[in-house]
Amino acid sequence: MGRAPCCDKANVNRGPWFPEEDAALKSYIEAHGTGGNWIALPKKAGLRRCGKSCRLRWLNYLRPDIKHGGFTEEEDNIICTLYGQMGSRWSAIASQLSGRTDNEVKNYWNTKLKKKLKAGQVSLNTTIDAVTAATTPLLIQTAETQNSEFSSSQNQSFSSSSLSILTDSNFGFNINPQTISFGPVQLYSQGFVDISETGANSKNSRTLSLSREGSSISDSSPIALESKSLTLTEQGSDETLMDFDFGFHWDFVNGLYYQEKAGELAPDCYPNQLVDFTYADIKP
DNA sequence: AATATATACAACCGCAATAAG
DNA sequence: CCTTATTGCGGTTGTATATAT
Repeated sequence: MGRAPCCDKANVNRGPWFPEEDAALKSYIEAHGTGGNWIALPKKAGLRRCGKSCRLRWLNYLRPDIKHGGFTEEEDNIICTLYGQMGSRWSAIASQLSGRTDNEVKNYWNTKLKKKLKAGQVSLNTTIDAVTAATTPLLIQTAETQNSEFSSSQNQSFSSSSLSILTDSNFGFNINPQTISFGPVQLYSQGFVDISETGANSKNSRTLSLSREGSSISDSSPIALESKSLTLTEQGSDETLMDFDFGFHWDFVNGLYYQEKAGELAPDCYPNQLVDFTYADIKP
């Protein structure tokens, strides 16, 4: 017993849209609107397409005023910053960019922007400013020091009272008991690793560790990655966490962004420890 | 030139949220 | 309320094109 199909797959076109189909959908919607019912629309418009397919085609491609390609530096920065704040909520991110669809932002992030970040081609000044502005101490407390691994323009120091929460945000961060630093790309030149490319993913529970040199991964503590979770299981020195590709859901301007099961979030969060994010699910 | 591999992105799928009855 | 239909979303896949071998 599977799920009931949303349409009759046998009598419906699939795959790329033909120009005639585009024209039919566009002219129908321009003349009659969507009628508030996508499922019924293809029949009325004389299209042999699934309603969902029509909706997607209209929203992502045919709808007026949508842009394609040519992301600006400013858009890059907005996407990176918002991803840092809310993770992969593509629809919410896209809503902050005029003329961009969630699908396009998602594709752009996955295929290009992530790489640009790693190559240091995207400025994250906005994000770093946001970190500096954090006022609510949340999960990590740390002494205020600077991390010499970062260029002077991006060095930041945090007092425990000014530090909010880390976000992984796909650009990496560095933790040790004394310092905490954000920086997108410098870490890569230090020989740190990108865990997202080791095969860890959000579906398979993995236990990983970083060597003291922070340059290799093996299958033991102290860092455990589980489904959308991150636990630093051992207090130690110079643990470096990078790019888990999970997009932790924290807003480091306002502290905890939102949290569905507050009671389950790390009741015993001590200095130098990251908490288990497993239950820190989000709600708008 | 032929084949393999990588990239880009449109489109699909199924789940969850929401609306309608 | 409960049930069912529809919509919206994000992860993933499929395919055309570009690039490498």
